[in-house]
Amino acid sequence: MNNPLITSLNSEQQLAVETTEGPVLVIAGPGSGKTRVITTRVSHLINNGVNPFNIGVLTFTNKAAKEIKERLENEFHLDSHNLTTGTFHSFCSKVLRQHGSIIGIPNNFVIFDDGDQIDAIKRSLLELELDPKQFSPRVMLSIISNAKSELKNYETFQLNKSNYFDEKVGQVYERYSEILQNSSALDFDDLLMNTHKLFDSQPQISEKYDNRFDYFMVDEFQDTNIAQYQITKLICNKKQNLCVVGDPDQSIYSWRNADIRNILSFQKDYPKTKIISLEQNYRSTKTILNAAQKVIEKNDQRVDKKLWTSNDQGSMISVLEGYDQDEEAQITLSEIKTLIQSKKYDLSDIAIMYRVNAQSRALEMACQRNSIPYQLIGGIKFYHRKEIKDLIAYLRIILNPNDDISLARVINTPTRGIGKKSIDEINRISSIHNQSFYQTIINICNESSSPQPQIGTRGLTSIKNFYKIIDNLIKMSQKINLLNLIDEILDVTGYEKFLLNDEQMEERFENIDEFKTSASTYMELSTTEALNEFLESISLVADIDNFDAEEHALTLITLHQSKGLEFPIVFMVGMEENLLPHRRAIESGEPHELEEERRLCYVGMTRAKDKLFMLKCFRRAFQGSYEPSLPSRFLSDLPKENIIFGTSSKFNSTPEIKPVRKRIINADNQSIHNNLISSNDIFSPGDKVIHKTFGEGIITSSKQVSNDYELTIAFKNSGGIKKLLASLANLSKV
DNA sequence: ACGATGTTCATTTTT
DNA sequence: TGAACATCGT
Repeated sequence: MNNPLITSLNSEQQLAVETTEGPVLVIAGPGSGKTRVITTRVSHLINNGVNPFNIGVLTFTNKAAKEIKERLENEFHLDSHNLTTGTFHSFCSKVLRQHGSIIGIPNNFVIFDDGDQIDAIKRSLLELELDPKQFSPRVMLSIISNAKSELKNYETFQLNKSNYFDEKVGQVYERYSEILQNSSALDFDDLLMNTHKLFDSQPQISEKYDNRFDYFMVDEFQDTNIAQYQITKLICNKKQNLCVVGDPDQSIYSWRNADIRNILSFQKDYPKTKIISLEQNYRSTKTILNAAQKVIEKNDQRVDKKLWTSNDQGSMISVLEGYDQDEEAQITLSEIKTLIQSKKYDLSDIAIMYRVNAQSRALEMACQRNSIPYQLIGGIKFYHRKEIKDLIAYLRIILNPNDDISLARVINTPTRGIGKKSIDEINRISSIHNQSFYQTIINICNESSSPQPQIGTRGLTSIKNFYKIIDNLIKMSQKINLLNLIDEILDVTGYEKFLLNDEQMEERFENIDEFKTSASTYMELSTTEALNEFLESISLVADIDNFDAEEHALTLITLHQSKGLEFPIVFMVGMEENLLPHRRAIESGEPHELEEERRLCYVGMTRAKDKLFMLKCFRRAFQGSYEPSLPSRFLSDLPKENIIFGTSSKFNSTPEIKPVRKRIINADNQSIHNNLISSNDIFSPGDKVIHKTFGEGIITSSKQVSNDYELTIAFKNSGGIKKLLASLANLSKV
């Protein structure tokens, strides 16, 4: 067949497209045209007579799924309507809504997000009388989540209670599961675990899917967890036309229990697996690719692959330093302004990437100062804002009044006289009968509650009023549409009035308007249906799904979320020890955690097409106070011939003509140089020293001044940053 | 019951 | 630094 869309691919890509039968593992380096291969592969199948209905493609984000569908429509002019695409979570959610009732899951379950999960954990702790300081809800949740993604339910988990702590966690896990079950709620991990349970225990269901999917693909396979892999195996059992695509070097979600061993298991489980490696990079310049390669090569636990590109050498990687995070941001913005003024680039071509969301603050402020429009990906998520979460809680209660977590959230928001005492009492009575809060409230209002609630008349009246409000809303939801229902909630619960007194009321009302806009998408459905669909869509959207590559704005994004994207210009800020690599990874002492940080750095670097900037600062605000920063170890792994300290004045300068050394010497105000180029002085940057009056500090730079050295030292406590002459300072190393 | 005011404490990454 | 919790006066 002479399909031009296939013949324009390189030979490995063609192989990946045309090897449709049997298990295939595609190792796809960054920028190797992975999405193109996947879409071409699907189109190839369809053109050969496969019904799109019989093809499944699971991706890491909804955005990637959407992109595949769009490309199929626009480039290949195929009808992708019947094609199954989406994330594992959205796929599983659909499966469970359809067949979950067989294993006792109501088809109108709600999906609990992170905040709801923490609330449920806290409640479990409270009921089990465990101290949240000793049993941090965060830690509890992460242990439970871990267990679930390895398909261990609380019963299995409780089997190996090797110590007191595990025993308690087991109890929390059990109670947590009950709370979710009573609320008809599933968390993210439940979507996977229960789908697996369904497929595993009900062969007639899994066979249905197994028969349906003649061809199945899984993207970002390096970031799948055990549950996801096991689900895949159950529905790709008969034909085994399973193609997984991934890159071990871009595995950055092990903390979310992604298990790189899946790649090894795959080859073991499917011994006939054909392995195809895509090593030609179409994205980056030689400079960027080489530098990234040098960084990733330092990992021990990896299979070497040789990426190459026929792209230009390109310009050097600029390494810059600011005094603190504000100057770092300002330097970044200044560079961006220069790029924009050159007319070669638009704001949409540029992204600033960072390790932790907290870093975005300084950058946002700089954008505002410089009047640069930006789109921030992630951060405080839209659906996690208080006013939105409250509104969602009301909607959830209307759909399912037994959702205790949502009910507890808004029972006194806005305040309506139901205080802690009353809530504790409702909680107590509910536990006695193992019934929902709402049921208890109904009983109290009918005066049929046993035992009698120990609540004063004022409290009782408030509870009755609340019951009336909710009951009324539930009845009304049968008659009015979704948008009117939202307005009604805002009105009768007093929420709208409540917001009028809020400091940030303008912003909050704007958010509510935006919320209503997205709700309006579901208007043609019945209100209950609309509610169901709307709430589900809210739970499963990722921040990145709303990213708009076309928008005329600068992109601020975490390194994690940048996976799969590309930009002509990339700035990586915060290239410092304790940030990238992150403190937690360093302090864990686990080599594999540091290797993951290195992969994260690699992912960031390989997002860049033309030009990469890497920035650090000299000191950084941390927990309110400033701490000195040392350059990231990854900076010193960059090949000298690919980097330049400071900005290259000639944007397209090539490394051959511009010896790096000269540039280093010429630039004079940047302590970073000294940090990177080891000086053999007695005191070198990074050394910890003690000073008689200033106490403990870290040398951040040293500069020769005639035959003495001027040391810049950042002192830990009150001292701050000082410049001292080595001969006079009387320092001793620690 | 509630809001104001003080205090402590923890900060990775997210479907 | 600022969110989350604790205490206190009304």
